[in-house]
Amino acid sequence: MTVHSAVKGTARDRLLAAADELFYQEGVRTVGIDRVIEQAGVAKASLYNSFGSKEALICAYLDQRGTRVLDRILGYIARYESARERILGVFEAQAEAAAESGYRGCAFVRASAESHPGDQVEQVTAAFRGRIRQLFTDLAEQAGAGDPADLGRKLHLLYDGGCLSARLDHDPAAYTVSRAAAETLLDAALPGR
Amino acid sequence: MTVHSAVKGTARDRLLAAADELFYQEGVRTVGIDRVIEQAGVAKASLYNSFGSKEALICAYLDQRGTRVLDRILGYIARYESARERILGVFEAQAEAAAESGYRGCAFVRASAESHPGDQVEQVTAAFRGRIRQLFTDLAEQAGAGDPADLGRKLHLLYDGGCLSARLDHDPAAYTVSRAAAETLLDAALPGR
DNA sequence: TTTACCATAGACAGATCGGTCTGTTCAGGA
DNA sequence: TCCTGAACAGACCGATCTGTCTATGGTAAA
Repeated sequence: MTVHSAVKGTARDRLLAAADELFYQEGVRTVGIDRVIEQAGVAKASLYNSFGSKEALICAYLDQRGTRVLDRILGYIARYESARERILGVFEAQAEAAAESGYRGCAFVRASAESHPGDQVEQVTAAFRGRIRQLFTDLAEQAGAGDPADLGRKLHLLYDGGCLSARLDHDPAAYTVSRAAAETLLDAALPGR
Repeated sequence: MTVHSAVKGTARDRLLAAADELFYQEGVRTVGIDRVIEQAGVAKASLYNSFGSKEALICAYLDQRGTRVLDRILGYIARYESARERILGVFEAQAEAAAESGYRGCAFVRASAESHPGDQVEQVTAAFRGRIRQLFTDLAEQAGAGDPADLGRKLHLLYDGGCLSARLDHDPAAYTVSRAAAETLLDAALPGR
């Protein structure tokens, strides 16, 4: 064990942490390998021993980020009992995240825009989007929607819209508007309540 | 006048056309100057004489694209009489565009994700978003919405969501879902009808 | 102590980037 | 005919990129 790893974890962990910060803040393409290893306090060879390529590091970064985002959402909506409240809670959780300093929008949207078509990044992005979609669909079903898949898609649209607007308009309140729109959709889609 | 310009227009026009295709298909950062001038059949000096920098060329490309997108939308919705139909028509026009081969999503979203914060690209993007927002707000007002700004924002969210989903999910039907969601919002926001 | 393994620093290769520069060609107006 | 200006081709510059390589140091197990 080196001194570094004793303080901050293995070289792999430090690389992931550095990637998470730099890639998210400035973009996966803008930030070069050298800056990542410098911030991680790690040798270049360690990066290629641990991940094999920059693209693999990017995917690992995205994977980690996706899991964190989803965990955060699940942790937030756990406070609610009803499926309806939980659905709206997703947007509340996002609004909370967007209001934090350093928010730069959805990491997957950005990474996907910076990557070539056919990259592994697109697969990781598709997987994450599938998880979000599934979350909305499941909640829609629990809420008693007549067509959970349809309602799930529409909620996902509002999620995406909030994501884009929050970033491009520099306005965290976008998710609050998404939440309000979601309420209208829920009122229309859920029988009686 | 050279032979080239007689056939395809001035060097500036050919550069813009080449940029429009290459930048949109592969990204403003991925595509280098050399490929643009090669496709345009133009000397490198002509590019710098006409635009001054790559970033200026990117902005010119975005400007042209934004105008085209807006014109297309306005042209499409002109077939409708009522403001409500026109609002829904915006999504129809987008669905039509997304179904075309070579569709790669919103050029501004992609360029913005590829650019550094503070770039001129962000200003051009903000201007375009403002125009879309204004369109929705105006239509919402004409439709008799109680709070046109609020309805306009929500419609813009659905527009953005469709844009993102159409690209990342490779599904042109995203805008059709957006349209359906917009219908629900209109039903809720417009009194009587 | 010896062996094996990580991890380090950093030179290096090969490619590509945006941008500048030199020199040439050629059309149109005076 | 001469001049001007726009466009051409392409060498060149310095910087940066990903990825490979060599050489060295330190630690844990045998």
